[in-house]
Amino acid sequence: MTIVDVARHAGVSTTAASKVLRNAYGASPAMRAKVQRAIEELGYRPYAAARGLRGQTYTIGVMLPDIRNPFFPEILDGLTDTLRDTDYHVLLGPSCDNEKDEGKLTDAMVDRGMDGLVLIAPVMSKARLEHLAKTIPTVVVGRHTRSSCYDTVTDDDTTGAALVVDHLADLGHRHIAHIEHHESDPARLAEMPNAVRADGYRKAMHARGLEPDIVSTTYTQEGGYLGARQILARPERPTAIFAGADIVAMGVLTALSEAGLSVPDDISLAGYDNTSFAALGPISLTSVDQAGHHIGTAAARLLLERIADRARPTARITLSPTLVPRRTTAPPH
Amino acid sequence: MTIVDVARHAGVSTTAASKVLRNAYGASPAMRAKVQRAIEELGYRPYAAARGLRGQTYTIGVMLPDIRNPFFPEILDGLTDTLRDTDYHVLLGPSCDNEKDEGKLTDAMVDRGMDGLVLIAPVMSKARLEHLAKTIPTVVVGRHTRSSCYDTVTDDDTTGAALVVDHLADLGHRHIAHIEHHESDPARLAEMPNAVRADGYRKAMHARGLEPDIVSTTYTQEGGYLGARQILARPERPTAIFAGADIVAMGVLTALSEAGLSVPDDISLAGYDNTSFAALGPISLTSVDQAGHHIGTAAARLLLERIADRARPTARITLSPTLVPRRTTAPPH
DNA sequence: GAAACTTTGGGTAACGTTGCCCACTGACGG
DNA sequence: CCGTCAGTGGGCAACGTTACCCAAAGTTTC
Repeated sequence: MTIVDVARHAGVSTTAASKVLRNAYGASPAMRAKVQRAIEELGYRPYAAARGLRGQTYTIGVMLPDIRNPFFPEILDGLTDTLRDTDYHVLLGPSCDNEKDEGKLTDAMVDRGMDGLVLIAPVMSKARLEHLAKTIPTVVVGRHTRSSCYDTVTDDDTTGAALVVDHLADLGHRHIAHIEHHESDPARLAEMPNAVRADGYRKAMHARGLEPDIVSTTYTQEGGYLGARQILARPERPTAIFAGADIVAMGVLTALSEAGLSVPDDISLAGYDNTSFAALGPISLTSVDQAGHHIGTAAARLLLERIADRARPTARITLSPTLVPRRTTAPPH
Repeated sequence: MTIVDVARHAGVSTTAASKVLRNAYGASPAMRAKVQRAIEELGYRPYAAARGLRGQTYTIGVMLPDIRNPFFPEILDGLTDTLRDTDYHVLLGPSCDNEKDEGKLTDAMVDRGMDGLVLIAPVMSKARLEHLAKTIPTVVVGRHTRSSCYDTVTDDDTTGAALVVDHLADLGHRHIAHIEHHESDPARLAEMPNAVRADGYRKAMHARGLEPDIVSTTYTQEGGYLGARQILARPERPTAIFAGADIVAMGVLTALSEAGLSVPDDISLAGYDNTSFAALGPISLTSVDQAGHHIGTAAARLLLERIADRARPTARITLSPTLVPRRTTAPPH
């Protein structure tokens, strides 16, 4: 079942059938109707691989670091909602939390002729990102960086971290610990959202005259658990913990519960991302909302624009976070 | 950068280069070495779309109903772990929770020449599944059905539901409500995991001489919330709720907490799937473990076998669930 | 020592689609 | 009445890869 069959069935040339398929110039309304009918009668579907060989595949690749982090589906929803009415389809790579996996996945997506990529919080070097973006239209989500090759969508993580610190300090907390996602590469310290969040925390603490106290693990449930254990092993226990992501806060909750500490009576806890789990009744986690859905729609729009015009100057969209206070934060005793 | 460049650089024919690429018969060790070196020196990567035109794309498509449900990443991990050492890449479609979206996504995957599909708890009709499986090697996860066209991997949901009912009944509960994912199509009643789970609940209740009490919503957090509200509005409140999935239990928790009810003092709660959130300290949800990782590895293996031999008789793998009792279930007062 | 195989290499024609070109028609302006 | 032009339709050659074939040389078998 190919375009040739459609053309034959409609009694026109394959070229004409192709024009109709692509809504290209040079087909009369009568011709359009004839071909459309043939397509429907035959149940024809164009073969993306063959299209890819000649140009477009109508496929957008999305890479994200961790499918378990409930924040990312929000972004994804924004993306798919925006792309729903277009001819593009979204395909998602499996989680990749390190540079090697990221390289493999982006390579695989390039090999498959994707028309564009959305990279969510990638860890690869900026040089590699730019190299990639020169090959294929790319939107980078979360990296605080300006590039002439790719568009970016970020949330103001510095402000977000300050929102949390100010909230806790206003409640009366003086010793506020932070669990960050470890960032070793100095080149990326200023770019990665986790690093920026940690830096925002540090600055906000200093602005309040407070001493920062940072534990480095990862933005996972496991990381939160281990981070909290480290914090609890300190000689002096903090009165509040600012977890760099909600998923981290989930792990912290487990560790606190194991240690027989209650939240917020013994210790306050704040997260980041305002995921649906933060709103859960028995958890009711104070968190920072960074409007994942908007991030997704913005990324999709930027990508479509870039696919349409690869020479367009790059854009950088920054969204502002808001604090959502819930029951895990309270004045210290 | 094509295979022609590689061949020229290695001083051999494109056919020879292709043979090396595919590990095909008819290339001497010396030739292999020469071509391999050329590939590395040039940084060549084969273009999947062109390969697709001639046969394989080395891509496996995965469809799942809800990316927010933390059970599915377990299956996905099993899949990707198994496929890591092969030439295949996994691409995931965005969540699709209805027949129309499923159709669109599977069409898109077929259009893109995927070598195989893994469909997790699809809702489409059996006829459509079989039609699809005739076009492309397919493994169906979760559907309790035997087919001559596709392999299946399922968990014994009847037993799983009985585990929960027996556990609660043993604790002394007599009025145990169940929140199910609504299934209207009679043809699928016997196939869908949610329907089988509900049926297992019904049978286990009868076996215990208890009266089933079922509320139909969806397997989402929202569904759990709404289902619990319905249950709480009853004249006589049950002493225990069996949520058909952990994600449903999360929504139930919110509703219970809003109603000022404490778990398990006022009401016991059990989930299904044993997701990482169930283990969370402050939640500590009694749940049923269905070994998602194993499901994923089994599905991957079956798919690889089917790709290798499309005529092989279809297999059906059934795994057994286990109960994981935690703190949300206790004897009624 | 001839016939039959095996090994190694390469030539060629697809796979399904689209971009680029050209040809024809009828209409319009000078 | 001729030149120009928009509108319409189709021919053809790619795109990058591989399956299928054939040829030459070497190896085995009887």
